[in-house]
Amino acid sequence: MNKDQNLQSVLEKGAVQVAKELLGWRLVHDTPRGQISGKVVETEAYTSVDQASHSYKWKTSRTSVMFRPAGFAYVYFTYGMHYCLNVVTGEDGEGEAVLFRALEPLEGIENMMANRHKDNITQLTNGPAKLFQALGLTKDYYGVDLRRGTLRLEPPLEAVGRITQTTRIGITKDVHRPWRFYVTDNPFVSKS
DNA sequence: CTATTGATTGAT
DNA sequence: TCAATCAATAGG
Repeated sequence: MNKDQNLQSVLEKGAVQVAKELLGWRLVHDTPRGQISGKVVETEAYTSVDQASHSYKWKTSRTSVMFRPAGFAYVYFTYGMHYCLNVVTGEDGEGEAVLFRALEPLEGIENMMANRHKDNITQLTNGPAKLFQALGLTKDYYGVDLRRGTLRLEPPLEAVGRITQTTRIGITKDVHRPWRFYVTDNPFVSKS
């Protein structure tokens, strides 16, 4: 196995580096209706020194899992109606995570369409709350181990193309930090 | 306790 | 451009 394909060694790096290296990995969800999976094509990094992060300055009941060891899922509810999925990174207690912002659908596309109530493939997973819904996830996935289990990360099937690094979307603090990464020209990257 | 905000989305 | 919709957080 390629050293870069060892999930544990990837996740234990700093969130910004992890955000970049997770591009091309696959999010796989085993559901009663079959396997749903997608290739990670867009991510953002959040750290405890970052004012845009939920872990900024201190730990709360909402963010407690962000201070656990790398590999756990941080699920949060926002805007009164949406859930988003992150993976905890860095060392135990750091309070870092990487937000999954977009996927390229691979398996279970019919299930994704049913979950999203959409039949346009480009509208299934091109946003953090969209991919959460498409994968059939719920708030109960808060704190699960993404290294093993029904929801997990699996190594890339092929080399990732060019990567674009830019500023993050949808935040109002620390907007200058270039902590968003996406696969250049991939049609499933969120635009907004 | 009350008020404001927000790592979004979809419709206008 | 803006409403939907509510938990977490800030403020009194």
